[in-house]
Amino acid sequence: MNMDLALPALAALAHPTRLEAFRLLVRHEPEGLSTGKLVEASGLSQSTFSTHLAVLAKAGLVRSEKDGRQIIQRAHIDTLRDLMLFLAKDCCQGRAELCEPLLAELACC
Amino acid sequence: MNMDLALPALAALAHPTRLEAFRLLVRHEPEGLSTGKLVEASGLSQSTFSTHLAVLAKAGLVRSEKDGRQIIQRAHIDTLRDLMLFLAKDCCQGRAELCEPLLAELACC
DNA sequence: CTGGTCCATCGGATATTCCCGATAGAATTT
DNA sequence: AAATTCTATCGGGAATATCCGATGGACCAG
Repeated sequence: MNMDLALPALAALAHPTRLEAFRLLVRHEPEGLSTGKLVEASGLSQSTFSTHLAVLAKAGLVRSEKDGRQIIQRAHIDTLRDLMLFLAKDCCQGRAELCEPLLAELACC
Repeated sequence: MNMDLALPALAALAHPTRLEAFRLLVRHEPEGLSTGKLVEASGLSQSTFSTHLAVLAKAGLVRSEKDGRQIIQRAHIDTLRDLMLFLAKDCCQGRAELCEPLLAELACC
């Protein structure tokens, strides 16, 4: 992960519709959800949501897979993990104490 | 952290100038950097960068403190940590196995 | 108090994002 | 083959973001 990958990922998540959709997909791992279900959940028009989905896909946050007539969307957790590591790495670099609280709270897993 | 706090933080970081500035400030914790030094590093005009800095501040990612004629900017790591926890929480919720790789790599701290 | 430095904000031009309806392609159903 | 379902893309209008120079307030030095 570097700036060129992190920026599209951040921009993709920096929109209420896309952030909500991505979180919904994360919660539906690993089965995923069809595009239609996502459109329905968004409350937006089909075309508008399709554009949002393309932004998430281009950022590597969502992967799609054909299933007959539908397309199943799935969150690509690796990209999220890489993004978080990218953001956290600056802290760790010189000053581990900055990341300790983060690590402690993530211990919920 | 919730959507209303996460969205401005994500949007603030989703710009090359702001992301670079924030990362620079993180690396300069806990002393911080003056606004002037940040402007210089950005290569943009003073007014333009000032606007970017205001976006970071409004998102809670940067705190400022007067020091004579200058203003010292500092990264507010708590907000970054909360943002990352907000994004990670969805994974942890039902499926801890999704977060394990993230936790493992963060063990660098 | 005068001049200089540091920074935020305003005004305005350009570029980008966001939304929708309409259209079109791909796949199943009848 | 025809009709239906599912999704991506196009065209265009409205809103927002981004950039800069200019202006002004706060602060310090002389």
